Amino acid sequence: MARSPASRGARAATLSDVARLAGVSVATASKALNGRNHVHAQTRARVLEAAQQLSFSPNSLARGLLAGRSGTVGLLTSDLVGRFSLPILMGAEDAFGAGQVSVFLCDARGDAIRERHHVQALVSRRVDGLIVVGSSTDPRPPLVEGVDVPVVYAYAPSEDPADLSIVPDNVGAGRMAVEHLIACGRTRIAHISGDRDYSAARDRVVGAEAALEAAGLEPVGEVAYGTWSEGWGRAAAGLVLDRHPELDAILCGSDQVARGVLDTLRERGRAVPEDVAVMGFDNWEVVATGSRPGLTSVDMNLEELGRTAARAMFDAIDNEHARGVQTTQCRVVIRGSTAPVA
Amino acid sequence: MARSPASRGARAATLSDVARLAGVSVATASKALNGRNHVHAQTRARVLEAAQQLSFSPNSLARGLLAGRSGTVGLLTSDLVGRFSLPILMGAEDAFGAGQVSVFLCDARGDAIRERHHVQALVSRRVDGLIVVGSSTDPRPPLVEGVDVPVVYAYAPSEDPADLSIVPDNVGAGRMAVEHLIACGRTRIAHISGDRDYSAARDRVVGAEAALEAAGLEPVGEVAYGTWSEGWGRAAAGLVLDRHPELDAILCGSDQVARGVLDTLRERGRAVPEDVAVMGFDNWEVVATGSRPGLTSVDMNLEELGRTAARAMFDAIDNEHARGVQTTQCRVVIRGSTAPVA
DNA sequence: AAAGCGACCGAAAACCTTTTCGGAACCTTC
DNA sequence: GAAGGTTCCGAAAAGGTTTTCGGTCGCTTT
Repeated sequence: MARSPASRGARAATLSDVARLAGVSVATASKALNGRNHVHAQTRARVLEAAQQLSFSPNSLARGLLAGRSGTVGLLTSDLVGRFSLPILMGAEDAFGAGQVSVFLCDARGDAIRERHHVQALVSRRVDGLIVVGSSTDPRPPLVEGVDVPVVYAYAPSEDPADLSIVPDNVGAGRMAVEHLIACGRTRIAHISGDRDYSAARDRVVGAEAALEAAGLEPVGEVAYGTWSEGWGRAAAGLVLDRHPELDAILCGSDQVARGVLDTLRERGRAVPEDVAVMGFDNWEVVATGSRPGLTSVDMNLEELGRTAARAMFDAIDNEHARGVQTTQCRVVIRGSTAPVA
Repeated sequence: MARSPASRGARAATLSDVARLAGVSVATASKALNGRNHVHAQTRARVLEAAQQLSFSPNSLARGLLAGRSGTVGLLTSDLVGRFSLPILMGAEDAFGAGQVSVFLCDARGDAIRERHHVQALVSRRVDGLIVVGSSTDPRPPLVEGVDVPVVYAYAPSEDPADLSIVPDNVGAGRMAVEHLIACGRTRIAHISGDRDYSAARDRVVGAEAALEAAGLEPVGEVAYGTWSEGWGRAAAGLVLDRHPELDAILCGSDQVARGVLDTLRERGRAVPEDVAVMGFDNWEVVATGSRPGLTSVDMNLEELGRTAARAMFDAIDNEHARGVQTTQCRVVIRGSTAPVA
């Protein structure tokens, strides 16, 4: 590591050092550096020069101690490895990082003990707020400890309706998907979903069925619940095609399921999108673009969700804050697997 | 948000509050809470009771100010969205989180300006160390600013050999892959790599060719460089099969490329693994397990890399620290796409 | 020339914890 | 009863910054 030439090993330059070098008091140095008035222009220049020379960097710990706020927030995920946390985290980091706020990242690994430990550490560090990111959209118990800072729950809502939670609009996503298929002229739409235990799967089904009903259409067969895997998509597509060969679209619970469905369709010689249109959810870039044809998918806008959570956090820090569950919009990303009927 | 019942709105309990409630001085309260001796057992109990009652949480800012170290480290990624940063970050967070260290996460989005800004902020927060995570294994310029804390570069090494860098052993990975194929009895091994501009691709090729030579085997055709995509895998597999129909194994530059190769092999009626064995790199779980058959792959052990970087950071914080580029081991994960010849 | 006023600067307190060192209280022993 | 030792507790300083308030200096006005 390269040590800065200015600092001779031991400790970083302090405001006193700057003041001494500039020949003023610490008070004046502070005012000069922070752009407060009542400082002569020439004096200010001397201070800035001295600070530059010592590569002075104000100690945020001392500043935070005095101000009573640290300028930091905690981001507590329960499952970082899952791919849903990451974009949320990016959005939040984006919104905070643009300001003066730094982000503590903690991953609880789905362990409640670990979570408590992390919360305790964050409280001790006097974070100004806390964003709790869940690993699925199913509700989770609120943080129990005496947390004295604003908390925003993202992705997974808190079970306590008095808390503020930001979640993706899965019902709306299901609706948008079906509306897109209908707009493509499809009328015989089957639905191969994911794991029934996930509210995300059920909510998307609710939205899809509502859109079908609104259009006066009947679903083709029952919704097939299974797992979130490609294997399930392959197997389920076989079953559905056997029973309902007349279908002209398959809505899939996730992009992975859709990949499996595409596999089976190709094996059976059903052309996509001419014969059958296919859609997925999540818009998982690498999965959706790697398939043949590219997969139309509903993007859950998770990065926007993260930004929204961060903004809600800002609001909660100074003003009094909102409560309840808020949803964020999704959007359809059209690729080759859906197209208007000829 | 639920406010703790103990804190009546305004500010968190301080050590003075605890001391007052326990009827002792702050000095004694501090000693009691930190388990120092020279405190009567009964007095200690009174203090602990008081702290509990006020849900006291020591102010890490004040503690850090006094101790001269904050107990935090910065994790600076250049591309969080890429899937390589995440496991490294998890490993590091794991290693740090187990101790008393909290982690600041910053994403520079590949922007040098943004990176400087984040470094400045981290220095101001008096982090005890810094891990810089790159987005590819190609060397990157070192942090220029007068950073007065230990820096460890992970994944992407620093261009300055005086810095400490931890990178995955791509050469070893290539070697291990070919050794596995040879152990399966394959002798006519083709190599479809990824983007030639990435040192990861070139290093893997180096290792693979070394292993072939060590076994007295000739490569089948030239190494095919292209992109890291499924599409490239599909196309390249077609070309290679046309020219070298005798091959009995294809080593692929990444799991995504391997997925494409598998596609083409199936279309051409070549059985995997009986006829042709296929391997990838990265062991990207969802890609490698979703394919038919499951994809044998070389895991780069990125989480371990993150942990190693964190440990190196610890060493650098107290002792004087190491320099140069260190590599971490990879490992072969065997699935259905490779098997001994019958 | 005295008074008044504005512009600029500095001393000191505050934030909260840890550590050092001196002092008080109590007990033992001669 | 005094000397000495042990055990426990408290005063105070340190760490770096910001803010408040009082003070100094020079200039203007009458």
